Amino acid sequence: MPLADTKLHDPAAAADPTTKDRILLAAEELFAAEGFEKVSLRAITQAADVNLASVNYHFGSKDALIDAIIENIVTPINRERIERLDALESELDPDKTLPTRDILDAFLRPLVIVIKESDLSEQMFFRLMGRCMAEPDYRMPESVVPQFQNVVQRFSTAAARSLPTLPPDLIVWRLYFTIGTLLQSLMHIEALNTFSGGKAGEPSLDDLLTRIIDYCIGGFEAPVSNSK
Amino acid sequence: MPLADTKLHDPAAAADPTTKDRILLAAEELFAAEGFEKVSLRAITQAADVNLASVNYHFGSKDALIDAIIENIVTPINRERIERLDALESELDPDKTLPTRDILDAFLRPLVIVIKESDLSEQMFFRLMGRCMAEPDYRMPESVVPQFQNVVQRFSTAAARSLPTLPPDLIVWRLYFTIGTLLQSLMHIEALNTFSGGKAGEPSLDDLLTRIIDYCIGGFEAPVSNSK
DNA sequence: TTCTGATTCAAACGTATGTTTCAAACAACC
DNA sequence: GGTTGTTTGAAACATACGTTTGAATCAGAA
Repeated sequence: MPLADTKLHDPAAAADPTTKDRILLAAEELFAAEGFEKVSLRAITQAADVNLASVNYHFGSKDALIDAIIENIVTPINRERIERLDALESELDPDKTLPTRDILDAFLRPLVIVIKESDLSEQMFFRLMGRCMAEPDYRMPESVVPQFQNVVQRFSTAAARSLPTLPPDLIVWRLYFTIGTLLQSLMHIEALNTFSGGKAGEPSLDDLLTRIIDYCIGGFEAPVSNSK
Repeated sequence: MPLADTKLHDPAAAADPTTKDRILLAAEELFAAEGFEKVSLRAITQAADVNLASVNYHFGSKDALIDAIIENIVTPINRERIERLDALESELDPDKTLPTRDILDAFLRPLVIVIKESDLSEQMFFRLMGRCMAEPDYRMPESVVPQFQNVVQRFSTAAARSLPTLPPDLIVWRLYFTIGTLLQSLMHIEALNTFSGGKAGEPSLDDLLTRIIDYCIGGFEAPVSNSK
């Protein structure tokens, strides 16, 4: 039994990585750079310096490899989200509610933490995350669906308690808008500078997260339009 | 010379569509449903009931077909955005500024209008739009880059005038967050109901746009965190 | 050492893709 | 009506893919 991991996610942790880990690492980088569909097993195994057949031997198929990678990334993020929300709620005065900022921070920051601990560049990492949501034929691995259901349930009830004037279904939508803001924004940083002519500058990842949280707090707490 | 189009975007407008239009229509639907990479020219030409070679004859290559489709969708949206902003600014009292809601409405609503006029289902359409931003190997066609630059420039200056307390680069970022909120949200409506256990309901497209605009107004006008 | 199960390896298989070819069909003009 | 340029058609081309195969190699227990 190995020592407890201090990192949330790191397939290259071992000093002498196994074939399986070499595949995972190389595949993460390539998938992030070019997408699940476009990267061939030959490209992966060549980058990992392993035999072509080893992917099918260790994972069964390319699809199963993709599932394993998604699971490896998403699971620690969701675990960290729940832990942070647990911590916030356990320290909370029972007759008070959590500030929106704390809820959103607990929701968004684990993503940034995993990036910093990963061996992927920021851009690569977010592209990979974004693909988990946007890939053409994407179906989420069964194993992570209950995770996400739990996360959505916990955070939306926490937000509903803090923002009792908002209808519950709107809470879910706004949580969803928040995910979109984070993922889409971070996926296309370079595109933004293309369109803005460099006006957007290049804020650090922490500055960017602050800007995103500010924006999402405003969106979350926004008054409900009286239309409809 | 044909009559002026009343629709912003409609490749199937002709009563007896040409081979080129048949290809465009079928390709739009298939790309939206399954992604640029996954849809083969054989699938497209079969759906369009044209010969396989006609894609390369009329468009030159599959990539050129993709570019043409993106251009067909994006151009009328950006034109409508600029026209709406022009109208708002021409009616504006010179010593007043535009409400954030009006700016965001002019920015976001053209997307929804194009959906309604398109022959694609809402979901299909947004998937196609989302792919324009998220596809693995995606490179924007050169022809639409200046369009987007113009849109970003116009809308960010309008927003900067209305929100003079915000630093200009933050304006650009918040405009970008807004795009992300719209695209990502509308791309994954069904995923949301998977995770929320149906709590999100199924609002109409107009209700959804209202919710998005509410959220984005809040985000746009949110106070700037004093961190950093 | 010898045997056994797990892993690696080079090669091949079957299939699907984008593209090209070139003859046939068509349309428009003198 | 015949000619010319454009468009369609069926077939083939070259390539790339995920997967499978079966022998070779390795590691560890008997």
